[in-house]
Amino acid sequence: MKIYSRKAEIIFQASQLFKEKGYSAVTMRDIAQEMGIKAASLYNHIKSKQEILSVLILDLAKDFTSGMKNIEGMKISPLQKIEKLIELHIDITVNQSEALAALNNDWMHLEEEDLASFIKMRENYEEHFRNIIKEGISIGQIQPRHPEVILFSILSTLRTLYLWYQKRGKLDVNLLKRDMVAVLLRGIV
Amino acid sequence: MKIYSRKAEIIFQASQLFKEKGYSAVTMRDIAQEMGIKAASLYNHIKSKQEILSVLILDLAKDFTSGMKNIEGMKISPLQKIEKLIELHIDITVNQSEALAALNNDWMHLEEEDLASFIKMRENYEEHFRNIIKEGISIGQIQPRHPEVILFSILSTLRTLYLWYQKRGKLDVNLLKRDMVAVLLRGIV
DNA sequence: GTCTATAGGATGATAGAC
DNA sequence: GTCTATCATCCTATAGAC
Repeated sequence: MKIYSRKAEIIFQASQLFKEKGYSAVTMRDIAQEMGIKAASLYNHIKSKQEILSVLILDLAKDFTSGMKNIEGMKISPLQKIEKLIELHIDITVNQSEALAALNNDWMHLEEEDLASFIKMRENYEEHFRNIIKEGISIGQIQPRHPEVILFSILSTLRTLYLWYQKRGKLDVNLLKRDMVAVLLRGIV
Repeated sequence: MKIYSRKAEIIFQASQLFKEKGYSAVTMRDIAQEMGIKAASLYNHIKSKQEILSVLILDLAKDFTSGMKNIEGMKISPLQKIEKLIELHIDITVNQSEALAALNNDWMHLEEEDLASFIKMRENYEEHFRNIIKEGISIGQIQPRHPEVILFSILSTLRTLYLWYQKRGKLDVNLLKRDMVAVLLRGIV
């Protein structure tokens, strides 16, 4: 990834550390060391440690929100929408796995309006996903299981994909999409 | 849950806080406040903050290890073993969701031998799970997809079940087992 | 844009009284 | 078994020199 500003570089380095140890266990000194400067110098580019977390999580949450809006507007079946959503998650995992780790594990360390804003976006995302599943069930395209179990099962796999993709990084993305869609939608039996 | 010693009570209260904010963000003063005592008093019962994390994670890891060993010894098909494993995870989620959160999110904060011991147990568990999947594929009981994708898909759902079960806690455990097995094994289509 | 110096407070843990 | 007092260290962040 090309980094255009010193601020972006700091946020990128911080995200790598957050992914490894979590937001609370990473200090400004850790981040500074990764940048090759002193901790105090970071504050010429960012306002606070909190700001790093905010940018990482909220920017990514907006990507998911706009991705969902985009897919919902398509003239395709519920099942095809779910396929598109799986692909959306895989693309984001491949390109932004560090930010994804922060979004998954450190969102509770956001403060005030940022926290409220994130929770709202997440609830909204899940609500739209749930509705697509329900519609699929109602037209007989999806098995009549508890919609919540289906939603959770798919989302939990997609949300933690970043943990796994780094280890098996060699796997081709298109192959991954195909097999992941197959396993999540058609099962393994 | 009945708590038999002051030490166990401390570990239990700590686990609740770790689940909410993560190990690094929880202070000894936080734990003490939950117990209604001062931080210094905790040290009459435990050696260190690290000890709490060790007990939580390693005890639970041993439960998974012995559960796997137990299931592997059964004279049933690979698919039936996977069903048993899903049920094992659900039972542990229902009874020990706080320790499960620590195991999932804070294992990297273990130190020295504890960390090495945990990683070894986790690798061993995954290896056994992977072999069951491979055996199922080889006898044609499981679809011939990438075993790693199947393993990851099932495990990621089961590992994060604790995040979801608390919200939908009213759901009957046996109903959950039935629907979860169906969704994970037979898919949704 | 980076540095040194430091403020101001939190942190894990210990010592010793009760 | 709990307390108060405290240590030594670490933390985020600021001020001001270069």
